[in-house]
Amino acid sequence: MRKIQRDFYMQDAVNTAKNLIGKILVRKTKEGITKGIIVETEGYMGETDKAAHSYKALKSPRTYIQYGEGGYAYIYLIYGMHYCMNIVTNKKDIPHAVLIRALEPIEGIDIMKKRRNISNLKNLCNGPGKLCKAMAIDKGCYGMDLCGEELYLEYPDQEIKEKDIIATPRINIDYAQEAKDFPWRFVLKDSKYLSVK
DNA sequence: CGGAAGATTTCT
DNA sequence: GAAATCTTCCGA
Repeated sequence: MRKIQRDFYMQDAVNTAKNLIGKILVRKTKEGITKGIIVETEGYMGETDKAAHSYKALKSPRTYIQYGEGGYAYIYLIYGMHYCMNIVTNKKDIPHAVLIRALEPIEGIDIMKKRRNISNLKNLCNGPGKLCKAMAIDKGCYGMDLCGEELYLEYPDQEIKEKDIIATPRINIDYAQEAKDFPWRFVLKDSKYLSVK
């Protein structure tokens, strides 16, 4: 299995979001290894995107990592109770990021079920907060190098076909005005593991 | 320094 | 449909 290299992340967030569909997210912890196929992503285009945390070049301790080069993990706490995982993309000083919204679990499923305290496979990773809990991703993973060993992505045995990737408007960003209609969410066609809505 | 809102999940 | 719950941002 081939690990995805740094240059994969060095382009804009929308293209990377599309390319990430069908790739495999790998997370290693003391408890064991967990893997999932990425079936849903959203691209956030930094300074030109009203829905992005980094809109208008807004720098803060939270968004700081987005200003580095691509291939790092951007983790943040939302609504005081859930973590979301993003992958930073593009070159230094361009704060693009891709939100991972849903996974199809393929390895370490017992570990994920235990962490989530449920048994229904479809509900294990079908949402940003859910998949983070299932894969033990929290603020300790903030800024982690995705070319490292604990948290990284790899290519699947079979590449996803272009026609099986669907673009749709993004989710839960009604506050972003005109940006909320941009088709920057990508999903794997007919996947049973998408976040609903 | 205080208030308000959020890239969500879960239960009623 | 609403609560849970806390970090971050913005205005005073």
